[in-house]
Amino acid sequence: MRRSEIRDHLLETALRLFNQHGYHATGVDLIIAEAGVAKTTLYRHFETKEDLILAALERRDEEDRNAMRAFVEQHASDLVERLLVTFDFLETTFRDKQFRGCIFVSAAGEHKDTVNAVFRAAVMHKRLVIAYFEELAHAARFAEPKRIATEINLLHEGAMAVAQMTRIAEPARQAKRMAGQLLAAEERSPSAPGEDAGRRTQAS
Amino acid sequence: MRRSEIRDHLLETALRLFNQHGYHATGVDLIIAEAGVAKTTLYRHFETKEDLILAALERRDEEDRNAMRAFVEQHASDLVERLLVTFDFLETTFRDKQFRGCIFVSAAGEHKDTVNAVFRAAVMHKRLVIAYFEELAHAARFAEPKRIATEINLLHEGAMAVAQMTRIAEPARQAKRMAGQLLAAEERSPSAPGEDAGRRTQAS
DNA sequence: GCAAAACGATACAGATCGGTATACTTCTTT
DNA sequence: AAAGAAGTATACCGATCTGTATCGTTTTGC
Repeated sequence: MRRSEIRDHLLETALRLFNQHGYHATGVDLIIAEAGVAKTTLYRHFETKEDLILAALERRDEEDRNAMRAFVEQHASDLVERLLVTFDFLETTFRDKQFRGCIFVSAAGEHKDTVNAVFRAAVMHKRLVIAYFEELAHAARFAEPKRIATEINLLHEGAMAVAQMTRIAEPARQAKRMAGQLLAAEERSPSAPGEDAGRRTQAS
Repeated sequence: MRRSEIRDHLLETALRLFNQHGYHATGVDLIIAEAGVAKTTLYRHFETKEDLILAALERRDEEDRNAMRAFVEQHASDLVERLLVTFDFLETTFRDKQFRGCIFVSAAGEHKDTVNAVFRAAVMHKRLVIAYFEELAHAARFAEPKRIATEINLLHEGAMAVAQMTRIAEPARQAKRMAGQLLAAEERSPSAPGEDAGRRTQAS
């Protein structure tokens, strides 16, 4: 393994173990054993365990949001559908046998103090996800994209919490149906000519 | 303090600390220090720390569901409103300065294995909450009370997850508005004469 | 090719973990 | 009032925690 790969390998190993057992329950001894590196190596790349957690969350934050963007682009139909397709992405994450709940919610749940760096990193991820939803809602010409974004986010969070307990993918589909029904009643400004060609007719 | 009160006092102290710091981060030494009892006393009442966690969750499960039932009874208007009033109850819990997220979700997040006793206790709580929602949905004569119950629950979970991060009460109101909009579109069987007198007219 | 940096392996420090043992005191019950 | 149960206080157990020190080996960059 090349030197530059070790840091990535450590982050991936740590993320897998944090997801599997949680943050406090995952000791650095287990991480280095699973990663196959010496303890000195870990502490050369990360000052403390908290630094490792923060780096892991940052990495996963980018991965997750990039994956969702890519999924939406690939499955994009009309602009309203894009918001609903995010629930299909959610469903794919639930179908992963390794899914054990949102790692950012778990991170905030194990580091409950609002001034804690891990808690703030989790909050930052959620803010960026909501910003993406707002971007989609704005593109779909909803009258109140900020409100729409937080509603979609609330449904995402609900689906993840339910799926964490039940370990089934159905909550993603249920949340999608609920979102579809709510969005159908929302006001949208008229689309410009040639844009948003395939959108469904809204009862406005 | 009378003998019989010690167990209750221990459970209350443990619940407070679990809510404040999480389960793994709360050691038994801290619990006994805060409760002001000797270690021997704790281990006379509970065989292990896990037993203490399980007893604390059971206690909180009953407390929470009884409190919700009482709140709904007290604020009951018509039968549909009862489902929406559960979100007002949720809002009161969010307004508590000590709110740091649902302790059952946190418990499941720190004990992610589905065969773990703590995980199962958390799941059991959620099942009982959903059963209560179904009871309300059935009384309100919704055509599909089971589906309605899981939808209400998904909105509750979403609101709790968002409130855990933002530490504001608004998600409860937002979830209530979403629930109201969804329920307004649901089919209900006609009410028997004299029953459900104050219900709003539905567009059925 | 050589110096510097990074690596692995191991041992260890100091704190904390859950849980037990012991000895003495206080309460409760009959 | 006596006895047994339950309380306090303290010391301790072995395991595990995060993090550091040491030292010999390998890899990298110039």
